[in-house]
Amino acid sequence: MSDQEQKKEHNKEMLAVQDSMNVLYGKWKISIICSLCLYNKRRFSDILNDVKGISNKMLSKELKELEINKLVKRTILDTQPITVQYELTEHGKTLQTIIEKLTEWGFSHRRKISEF
Amino acid sequence: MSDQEQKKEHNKEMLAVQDSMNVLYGKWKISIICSLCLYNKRRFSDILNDVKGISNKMLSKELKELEINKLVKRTILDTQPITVQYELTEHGKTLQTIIEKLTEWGFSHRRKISEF
DNA sequence: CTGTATCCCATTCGATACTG
DNA sequence: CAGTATCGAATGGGATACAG
Repeated sequence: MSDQEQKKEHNKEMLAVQDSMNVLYGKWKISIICSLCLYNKRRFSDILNDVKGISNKMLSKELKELEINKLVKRTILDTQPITVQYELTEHGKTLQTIIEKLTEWGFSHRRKISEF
Repeated sequence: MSDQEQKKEHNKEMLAVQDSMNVLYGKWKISIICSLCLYNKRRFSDILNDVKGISNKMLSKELKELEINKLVKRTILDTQPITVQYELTEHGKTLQTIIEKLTEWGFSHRRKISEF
C-alpha cells in the first residue's frame, strides 16, 4: 500500500472513532450503558443508583440521547405508580465488548496510577 | 453467588468503567489517542490535522491531561524551528484494543443509522 | 416513581490574535 | 512550529422544587 493509500485508510479510521465518540461521549453515557449491560433490564431509579453522582436531570437527558441513537429501548410498565424500564437494543448490545474492555482497563489503570 | 455478592461485583465493575471514563471522556481524547495509535509518533500539528475540528487550544489542553495520566509521552526535538513529538506510553498502548473496537463500532453504527 | 422546570455556577470549546 | 492569552457563547451539571 502506498503512503497515500495508507493515509486515506487512517483518515477513515479516525472518522469512525470520532463517529463513535459523538454518540458515546460525555461523563455518563458509557456508565449508563454499563448498568444496562450488567442488569439487562433496569428502571430509571435503579440506574440513578448505579451511576454514582449522576443527577436525575442528566440521566433523563442522556437516556433520551441514547434512545434517539437507537441504543436504548424505553418501556412504560403499567404499574401503580408507573415504572419505566430501560434496556439495550440489539444495536446497543454490540457495545458490550467495548464495555468489557473498558472495565478491564479501568482496573488496570487504577493499579497503574496507584504505583506513584 | 448470592444476589448480594452479585450486586457488589456489579458495583465494582461500574466503578471501574467510571474510572476509565474519568480519564477518557471529553470530545477529543479518544481521537487523539487513535491518531497516536495509527501513526506511533506524531507532531502537534499532525495531530491537529488528524483530529477533525479540534482547536489548538483544546489539543494542547487534552495532551496535557493525557500526559498527567501517563498515557502520552512528550518529547521536544532539537530542530529549527523546534518540533514536539507525542507518542503513547506503554500504559497508553494498552488502550489499543479499545480503540480498535471503537473503530469497528463506529463503522457499524454509521451503517445502522443510515438505515433510516 | 419518573420525570420536567428553574436557577445558577463551572467548564467546555471555538475564534482570533499573539509569542518564542 | 508549538503553543498561550483572551473573549464570549454554549453546554454541562448540581440543587431544589414541582407535576403526572
